[in-house]
Amino acid sequence: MAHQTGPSKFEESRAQNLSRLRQLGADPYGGRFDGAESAAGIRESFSDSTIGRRARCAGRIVLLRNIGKLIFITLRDSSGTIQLGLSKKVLWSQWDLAKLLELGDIIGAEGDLGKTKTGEITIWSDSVTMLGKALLPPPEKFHGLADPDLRYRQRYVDLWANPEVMQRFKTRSAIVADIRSFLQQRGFVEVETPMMQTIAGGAAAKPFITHHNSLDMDLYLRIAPELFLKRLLVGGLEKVFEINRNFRNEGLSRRHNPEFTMLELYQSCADYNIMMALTEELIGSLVDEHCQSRQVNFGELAVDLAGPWRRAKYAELFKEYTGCDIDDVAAVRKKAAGLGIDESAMDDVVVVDKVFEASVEDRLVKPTFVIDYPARLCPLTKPSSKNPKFAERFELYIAGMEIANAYTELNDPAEQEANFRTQLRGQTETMATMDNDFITALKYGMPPAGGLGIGIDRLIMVLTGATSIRDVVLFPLLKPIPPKS
RNA sequence: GGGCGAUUAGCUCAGUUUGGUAGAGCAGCUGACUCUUAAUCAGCGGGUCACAGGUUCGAGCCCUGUAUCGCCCA
Repeated sequence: MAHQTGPSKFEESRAQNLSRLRQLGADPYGGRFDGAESAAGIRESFSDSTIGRRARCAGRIVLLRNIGKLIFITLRDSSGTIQLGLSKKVLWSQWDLAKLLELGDIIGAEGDLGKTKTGEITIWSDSVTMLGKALLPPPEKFHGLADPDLRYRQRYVDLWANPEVMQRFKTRSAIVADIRSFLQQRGFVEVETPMMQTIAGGAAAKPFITHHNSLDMDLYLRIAPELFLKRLLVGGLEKVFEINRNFRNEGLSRRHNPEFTMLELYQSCADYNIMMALTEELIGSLVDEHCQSRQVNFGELAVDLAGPWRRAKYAELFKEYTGCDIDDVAAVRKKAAGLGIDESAMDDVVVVDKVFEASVEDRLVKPTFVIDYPARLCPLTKPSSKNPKFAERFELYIAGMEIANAYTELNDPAEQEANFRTQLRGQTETMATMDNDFITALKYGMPPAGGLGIGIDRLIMVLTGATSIRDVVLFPLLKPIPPKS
């Protein structure tokens, strides 16, 4: 692992070229450069009839071949690459500058569009503009930047050194835009609720604590926006959503980044069945738009996203994968012990959930709606009217990962208050913290509603085939490099 | 938090088995070249082998610890 910003020997040579550029009267750091077309656009629009037209583009030099009095440059912008041909004969007035161009430099160029003898679409440049001098050498041109540590720490290099990285983040942006559009078309209103909260509620997770100086008060970074979005249902917003960051003070893993992006939406007078249909329609439309087919690859897994997706009861899946009946306490506890779970200090239902996590979740590769959770695990969910032991909740699993979580929202303030007071033994995090103002809100009357949360990062993982969350988060949290003594 | 693995030139990697003067490609420097496309050809330079200790006549290699990253588990 090299964590230097660059050895001086490379910088010396490039710094000399920088001052040579200035001696030639060129500004190494350029300025406004209007009218650039995208590299991909130039290539796509190319035809025999456009040969000879003017073309103008800007980007980074990623390959450079100096043949003597002819220089070929492969220029990369966010869309792709285009070749520049710099001929001494054509570019005679800027030839001294052309010879100073180096890998990594950002330049603009303009010239006649054409083809080389070997058929490569090329801008035969008669004008070159320095836009951003590179003082550090780029990574190896064939292998790119491969060290995962360096790729995450220096994403600004990764993005142009590894084009598939650029593509993945552009896809992420397009997917999030499509989600917004999908919801807005259905009448959902986008809102933003507090990231800093005095009570970290709405989920079972450990929060980050921060401090407000002038109020001399600790605040929590939110673990979920849920309780605020439901206040908005009380306020009369009937369809509401938020796409924003949540923060959970937990370990890091392939599937966990301490800050992650969550979609939460709430729809008045709906229930979890409506949320299930909405989820399948939304994700299905995203798959159709952004994946080659409904069959996607996820690491070693081939995942079939074709609908309709399986819907299976929690208790049935539990039986299917553990062989135990969910109500057979002795058998479940034995199973837990066999899995290395220290179940002695846990409530029965917590043991069940631990065993479920350990035995079932990984196995749910094809999209599966796990429905009807034990009610005691779901303090914010309305119990089933048919059997109050179960809550009207589902989680959607794809590729062994929890992608979505939804329920019919509990809107009975007395029941909600009682749930806040019930703390289960053996749960590492508080499942629900008492929030008196939220109870007050419910007492004013909240319509029944369906609520849905989708983990955007994990969804992007599935849709782009990234097996690590760090490949879909631009700047994942990394430990700082200790200073060298 | 635990286990395993990785860390060698700016980048990508050999070298570790069996301890004996630090290697290649790309990048860089010098030169040649007007149709290359990982350009090619000739020559040259480039290292605190992650860090700190230990064993040894001698350590990139063996041992211990630390750091960061990766994979698996919790």
